Amino acid sequence: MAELTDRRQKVLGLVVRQYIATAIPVSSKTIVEQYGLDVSPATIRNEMAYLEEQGYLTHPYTSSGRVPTEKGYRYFVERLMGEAELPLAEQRTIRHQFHQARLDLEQWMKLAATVLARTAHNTSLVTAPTLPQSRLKHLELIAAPNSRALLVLVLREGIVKQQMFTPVQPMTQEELNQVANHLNALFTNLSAAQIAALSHPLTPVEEQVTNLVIELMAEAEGRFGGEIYHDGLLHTFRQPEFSEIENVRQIIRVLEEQSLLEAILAEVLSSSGVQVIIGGEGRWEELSECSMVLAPYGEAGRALGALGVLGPMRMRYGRAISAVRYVANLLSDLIHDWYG
Amino acid sequence: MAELTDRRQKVLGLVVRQYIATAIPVSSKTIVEQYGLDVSPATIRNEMAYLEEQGYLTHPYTSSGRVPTEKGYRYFVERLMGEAELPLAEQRTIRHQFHQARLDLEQWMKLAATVLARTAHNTSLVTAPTLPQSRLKHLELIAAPNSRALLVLVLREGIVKQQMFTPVQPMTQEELNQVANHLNALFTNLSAAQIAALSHPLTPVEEQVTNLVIELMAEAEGRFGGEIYHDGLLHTFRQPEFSEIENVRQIIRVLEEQSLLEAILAEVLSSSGVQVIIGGEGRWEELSECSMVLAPYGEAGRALGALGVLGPMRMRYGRAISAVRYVANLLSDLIHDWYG
DNA sequence: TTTAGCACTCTCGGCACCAGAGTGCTAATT
DNA sequence: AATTAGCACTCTGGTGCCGAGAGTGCTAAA
Repeated sequence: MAELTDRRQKVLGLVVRQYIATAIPVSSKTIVEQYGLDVSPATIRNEMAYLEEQGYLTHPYTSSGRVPTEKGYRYFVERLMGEAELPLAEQRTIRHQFHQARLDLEQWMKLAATVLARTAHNTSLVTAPTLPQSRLKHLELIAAPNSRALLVLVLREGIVKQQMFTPVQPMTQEELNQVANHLNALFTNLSAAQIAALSHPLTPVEEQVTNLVIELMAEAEGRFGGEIYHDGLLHTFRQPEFSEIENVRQIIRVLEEQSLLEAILAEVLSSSGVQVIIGGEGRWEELSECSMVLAPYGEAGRALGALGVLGPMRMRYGRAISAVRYVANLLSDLIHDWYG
Repeated sequence: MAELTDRRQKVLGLVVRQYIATAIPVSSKTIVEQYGLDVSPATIRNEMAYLEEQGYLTHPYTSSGRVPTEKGYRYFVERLMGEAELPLAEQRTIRHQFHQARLDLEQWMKLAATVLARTAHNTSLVTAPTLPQSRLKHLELIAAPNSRALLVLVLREGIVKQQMFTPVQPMTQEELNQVANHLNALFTNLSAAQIAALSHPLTPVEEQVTNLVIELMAEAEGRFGGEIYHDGLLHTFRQPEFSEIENVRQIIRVLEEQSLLEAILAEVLSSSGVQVIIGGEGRWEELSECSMVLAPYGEAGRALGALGVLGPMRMRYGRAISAVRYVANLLSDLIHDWYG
């Protein structure tokens, strides 16, 4: 990205800000009037023409105001915007909400989605954190009706998993207790891989339970528990770019199919800090009308998730970025504290 | 609803079917041509005029074809449609999917949402079943980092609840075990209300855990666990009535705010069998463009939830009704089996 | 380098026009 | 009494035209 003179930077910044605020292509006249510049519209026109030539702005048609291109937004975000923090009052409100919530990862994620959506006035996305490795703390077997049994798994990370199953042979609660005791003695503090590697003589039922344990632990470790929480679709759809229903369908498709989102969010995990994806970055056709502001949260070696904001390219990046950063940090702190 | 002559019924039925299929107001000519009737368009016009006078049809404007009114759809659903079952092949596929899924209520609900959406080509809604009363089977306390503890609750209904908390005084795992043993001895097989009514001398920590237990059990009993699963928004939004974005926003609002849906679904619980709500029935302004096909599932005394389909009024009611009925019955069977 | 001036372009709302699709009504037919 | 042919009438939707307005690009002057 070549250098721009101070004035060109200023003009670009003003065009972007103005367009983000109004969704109307901005004219040279608006710029000088709104921001009280000491030059004539013609001068601004010349600068705009240059910026257009360099690819920072476009024309919807021969003669209407200018609109930022993806490159224009990018330049704005990286060089002109200036990083601001969320207002302290808002920070306090948010922090308060989290501390009032229960000590429960799922609650936190839902709350994060709500808070992000409301703060950034857009659609929020939150994935569950994934564990690189989990260790079994304790398992329990409980007899259930219809000669079934319930396996409850407590992992060291404070995660509880449950699974109903039908034992290969009917078992009383007494017998189940024996199985549980035996397996606890063998498995406590081991990871799924270690449990799988173990070779001990096991009864058929023990064998069955072991396989279930491995499966459930692998699931906890695997990539996102599947679900991606989101909230605030309504904010986004109120924006004028979504009076074109095709855009609405596009977003809904992305949200319902999940696979694309999973891929994008997985990429975010491998970086650190807030990332801004503008207009699909040319890589994701389906999101060519949208921007995303994303960040990982959690701790690299422990539990790592991603969250962010999805909205039209004409997004208030400053607000979105500070909101995403603040919530990501907050969640990271909570998780850090959680794991002790 | 007054009686209609055979021919008027037939005309009404054909208009509804045709309009549902094409979304185009249907003309007298279309009716005679498409369905090879032995009368002239003028005759049909007379019948249509009568049906309009009685409130079964309308005119978008002076001279376009007819469109069914809510009353028209209602008559169609109740008298003309005829009840069909889901094709056997489809039934088999669905049953197969459920039996292949894991023995897990949450999985079932998500699967029900997916299946319903795909089968009825519309948005599906599924609530978790609520318990009228639950009884504690077993509780467990596990020491966690940062002088926290994890409470795991297993209910007789095979439901597991977990909750991290900070004991009022630091506890070792040994001490936690004692608390757990003590409380298990007191509480096993009791309901939340009974536990609350119990008066035994308890240590402060025991007191704290007891309150948590009551809270968590009350939550399990309460109205829906909050979340309403949905799927297939994309199907619905592909319908031409949703090229008007206001309608899209309407639906998104209803889905994100939940409260309206909760109210409607709660009402469904108190009835039995499939219910059809057309155009909001005049009671729910926000859904005036939509219809819902809903049914309760589960067992009245045990666990009761609701599921259904949401779509435009111009919906294939036959398919929706048979899909909803089939899935509701299937889930009911699974739950019956689950509780033994 | 800036800017005044002006021609040019394109949108947008309004208006008229026309073809087409349907209806409602009347009068004739069965 | 029911049906239907015929016809006038209505309304939509597309097209083309017009004029006002908003902006631009370019040129020439400051």
